Amino acid sequence: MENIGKMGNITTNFNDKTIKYKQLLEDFKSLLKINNLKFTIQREVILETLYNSDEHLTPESLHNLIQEKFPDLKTGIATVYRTLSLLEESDMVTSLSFGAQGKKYELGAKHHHDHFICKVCGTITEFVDAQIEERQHKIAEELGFDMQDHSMQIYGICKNCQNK
Amino acid sequence: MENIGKMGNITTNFNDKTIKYKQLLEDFKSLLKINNLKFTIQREVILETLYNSDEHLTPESLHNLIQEKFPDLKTGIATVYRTLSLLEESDMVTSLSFGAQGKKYELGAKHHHDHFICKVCGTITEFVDAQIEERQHKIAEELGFDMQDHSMQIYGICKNCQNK
DNA sequence: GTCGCTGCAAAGTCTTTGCAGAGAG
DNA sequence: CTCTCTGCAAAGACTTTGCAGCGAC
Repeated sequence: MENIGKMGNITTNFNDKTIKYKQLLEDFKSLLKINNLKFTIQREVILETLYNSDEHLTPESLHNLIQEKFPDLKTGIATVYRTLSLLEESDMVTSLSFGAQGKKYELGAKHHHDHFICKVCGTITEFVDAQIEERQHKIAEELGFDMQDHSMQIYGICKNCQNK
Repeated sequence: MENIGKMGNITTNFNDKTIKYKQLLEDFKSLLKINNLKFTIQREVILETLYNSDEHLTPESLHNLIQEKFPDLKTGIATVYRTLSLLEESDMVTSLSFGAQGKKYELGAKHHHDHFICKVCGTITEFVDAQIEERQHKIAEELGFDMQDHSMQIYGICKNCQNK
């Protein structure tokens, strides 16, 4: 996938992964160990597939990807759901929902960004805006809050769907 | 699991409704007439209940509210779903999700609002920041996105809890 | 009176759960 | 070995749909 680069001072399409898979995997293993859970091939495959996808995946699309890439594993959809819940509880992935369609997941640790969500086609476009980031910190400061994290979604209709 | 609506300690910086109900109702009636649809008591009650709620409502909670307030009507949940879809298609309401399961609806004509959520005590403070609003519109414009709504949450620890 | 609307219940979707065998530690 | 995990299928939760009578216009 090509890097679109910069549009104004909005950065889109990050392809540089800020977190290496190996480290992510280690984090996952630690998490499992701490909670007395087991490291299984299915869990690894789910993490890896999430990592290698640049899209926000539904449980179903993730399951399909895994079946394509690891046809011998016969990973069940139930395991995908169970693992995604586990990862979400541990803040390793975040989920977004919107419109008529279901929930979509992404690795939270990859990089920080905000989302544009098209209510028609469900496409999620990522962006980062330095001004907004900065302003958020300022607001938190003004209100005396210790800001730890944030999540922002903008809902609307994407260029493509407007033309239909 | 953000039960945003169910917490009693919400601080809000604006309580004035920017759109009068009467006007909203007229808009709704026009919409119906244009599309050869009928204005029914159920549809009015749904609009009114949405208007009078300051929360994002799920179809179920909206249905419950209506049953409480208009017990004689026996409005069916199916009608609530159907009316919400109608209103959403017509851009009179928008649906969002704060991450918990289920879709939540609110009147789109009301104001935008952002949230600061304290991870310790669960207090939710709503705020609006003109700079962020403006910046969001600019970003949407640059990306060719028809922005309809947004939702932003900042997570952290509030002043009170920091002092403990 | 016509034709859309409504409530009900049944049918779809999407997600979770129970279970018995498989497998990690 | 022990105890968790997994796939499967069944159950649950949430939405949509079909239908026959009701009601807005």
